[in-house]
This record gives sequence, structure tokens and C-alpha cells, in this order.
Amino acid sequence: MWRTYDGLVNEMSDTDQGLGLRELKKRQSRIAMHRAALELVSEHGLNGVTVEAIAHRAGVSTRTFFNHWSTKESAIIGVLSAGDDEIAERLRHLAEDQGPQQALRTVMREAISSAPIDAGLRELKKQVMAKEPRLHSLSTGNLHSVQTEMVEALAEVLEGEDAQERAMLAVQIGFAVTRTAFAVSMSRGIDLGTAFDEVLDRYDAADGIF
Amino acid sequence: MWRTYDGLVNEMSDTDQGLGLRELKKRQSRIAMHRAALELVSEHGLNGVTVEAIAHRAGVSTRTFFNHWSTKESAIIGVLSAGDDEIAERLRHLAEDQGPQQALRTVMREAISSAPIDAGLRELKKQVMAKEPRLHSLSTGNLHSVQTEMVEALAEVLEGEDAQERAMLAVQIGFAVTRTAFAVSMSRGIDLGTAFDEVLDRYDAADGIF
DNA sequence: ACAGAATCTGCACTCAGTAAAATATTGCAT
DNA sequence: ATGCAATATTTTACTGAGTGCAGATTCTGT
Repeated sequence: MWRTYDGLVNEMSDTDQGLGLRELKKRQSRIAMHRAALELVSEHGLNGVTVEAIAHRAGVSTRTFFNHWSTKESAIIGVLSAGDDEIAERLRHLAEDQGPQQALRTVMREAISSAPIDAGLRELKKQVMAKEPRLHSLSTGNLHSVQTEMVEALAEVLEGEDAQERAMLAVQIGFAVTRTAFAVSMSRGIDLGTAFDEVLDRYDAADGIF
Repeated sequence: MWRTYDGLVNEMSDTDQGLGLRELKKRQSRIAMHRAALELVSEHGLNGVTVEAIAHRAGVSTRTFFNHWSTKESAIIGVLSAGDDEIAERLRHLAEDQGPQQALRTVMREAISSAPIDAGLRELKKQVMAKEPRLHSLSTGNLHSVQTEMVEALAEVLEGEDAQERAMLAVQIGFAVTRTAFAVSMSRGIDLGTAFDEVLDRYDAADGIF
């Protein structure tokens, strides 16, 4: 089965044990495309770059490009919800121990922390993201499917008649914090995870901010 | 000057006084396109409808379609930030009287309440929105420009070193509430404005929801 | 080495959105 | 009412994203 890949671009350097040549080439190919996309966008801007150009620099056909990435932007970002269901499942699981609120926070924090890209690319990506606002909204996942799955999972845990709507609100606020963390991490050039912690502190402290 | 229209589709019936034939036709044309878009999407689904088809049913050329709407989706929704700057300006103004927090709430509420579409279309639109999740994210404005302008305006009012980041967080939470209100209004079939009020109540009441 | 599966590629296609120039319509001044 | 300027529409032609398909290649297990 061959699904469009919207997952994470992993480094391969050391962690290639027992993966098979096929899987290894797939990863190399993905990194090549991701890198090519970042470099070209950095050089010519988001609108100055065609998929054809990216594919060419990465040494693949444009058709292959779309076998790996669902859109031009996804190749640039190189990251999107590693698997909608898994996140929801993790949320359900954590909620048993930590309770709904803390579980939600933990899941959010985990979801953004997992970004093991090549160190050289990280800098380039940061620079590109800063110059192309269009990419922000995508990276913070306005992706409907994840949100609805999370709401669903959370609603099961929360009890009461209005569980559904409280879950909606909670998830939306969670995303709001995440988006803010994203912006902060970009503008100050700090790690996304620590930015998240900071914003969360601010959120807890801030009374009457909205 | 002729800008792509991303504003509101207004009813023309009674409020046509002294608008000139030119402006009037413009409105008729927009409503025709908006209606055609809704009807066709309702019939064939979002992906089953081309701009060409919409334009044809509305009796205009496809090029004219894009003179009025920046994307296919915007014609379906028929609403988007009536003018990025104006909202920010309104925010600045309100903040003087009401203070930043209340001003932000008021602006948000105003921005969504102004939806004076034809009553017949409202029902159709509700139905279409319920079936096409892709449209949700658009209607709640992931539009970067509005957000940044609002953050900027709010940051001026807020004082202190971290004004910028507090403003970001506040605006993001505001949008979170709005998005939730949107979802609630869809799922329960109630007015967007009242949904907003309800969610806001819940937000104020809810402690430890996130 | 061989069969079968996974992946890549080229080709043809649809459709969104833009550009530019020609044409039509409206507003206004006379 | 008539002609001129501004504004809106159309036609035509184009770029580029994304998909479907069929055939070639490359990997995997045996």
C-alpha cells in the first residue's frame, strides 16, 4: 500500500539498523526533497519555486514528489501529524492517569517536540518559516482531522452532558497555545518545546488576558 | 481601483438607496455568484464543482468570478474579514474605553455577527458548511494578516516588555473561542452570535479546562 | 535466480488562478 | 443627448498544482 506521506522526516545517520534498502532509500529521497525545497524557497521565495524545480534538484520526477508529499508546502515543512489516530489514542491513555487537562497539555507538548530533523536544516527551516507566513498556519495543524479526533477522545473522558462542547473549547485553546508557542519560537529563535512551556506559564499566570 | 473582494455579501433588497447602478450591479453579481456556488456545492459537493460551473450559472465569465472572489472557497463562504486594517483600527479605538480584554471580545463578536445574507441562503449555507469540513477552517479566518494586525494593535495598548507575546496569546485564544463558537453554531444549528456568547460564558466559567 | 510486491517514471489530463489586451458599460460634464 | 473618462467584463492564453494510469525498475523473501 502506498499512502501519501505526511509524517515526519527523520534523520537516518545512525538509526538505520535493519530497515532494509527500500525503506532507507525512501528516507534519503524524502530528505533530499525536503532539503531541496527548503534551499530553493530560501533562495527564491515560496512563490518563486515550482514543484518541478524541487523535484529536479532532489533528483526525482515531479510525479514521485507527489507520491511522498501531498502538497508543495508539506515538503517544505516536512512535518505533520504523525498519525491522527495515534495522537487521539495517546490522549485517551494519558487521561486515565493524569486527568483530562494535564493529558491534553502533555499530548500537545509531545506532538510538537518530536521534530528530529538534521541540525543544518533546522536553521534553514527557521529562516524560511520566518519569511513565509503562509507556512505558519499549516505547520500548526489547522488539520481538521486531528482536531476532531482529539475532541472525540476528550469528550469520552470528560463527563456530563456538555462534554462535547467543553472538549471542543479545550482543544481549541490547546491549539491556540501551540500556535502562539510556534510564533514565539520563530520570533525569538528558541526551541519550540521551551517556547511552549513559556507560553503555557504565561497562560496560567495571565488573568483577564482574554 | 479594483481589488479582489473578500468582504461581505450584503443583501440589496431595501438598502439600495443612492448606490448607483454600478455598485448595485456589482452586488447583484456577487449574490448571484454566491448563490450559484452554494447551490452547486450543495448538489455536487465541494470537489464536484468547478469555478467555471459557478461562473456559468451566475452568468459571468470565470475571469469575472476571480475579479470578485480571491478563491473558489471565498465565494462559497461569502464572508471574510471586511478589511484587515479596519478591524485592527476598531480594536485600537475600543481599547481606549473598554480596556484591552473587553475590546478584543467585542471586536471578535462584531466580526462574526455581521453576516446579513439572504435568509434563504442562510439555510443552504448552514447545510453546506455542515457537509464540508474544509470550509470551517477558512471561515474562522486562519487568515494571517488579520491576526497579525490585531496582535500589533493590541500590543500597542498592552504595556510592558512582553506586550507582544501576551497580545499573541490573547488573540489566539480569541480565535480559539471563535472557532469553537463556529463549530457549536454548526452542530446545534443556532445563531453564530449567540453561540459565541455561550462559549464565552463557558470559557469564563471553565476552570482547568486546559 | 525467480516471483511478486513496492516504488518510480512519463504522459495525459483537470482545474485553480493570473496576465494582458480588447470590448462594453456606467458616470459625468457639457 | 452626446462624448469622454473611469470602471467592469470578456476573451484568450498561459503557468503551475495535483491526479490517474500503465509500464518500467528495483527491492524482498524464498
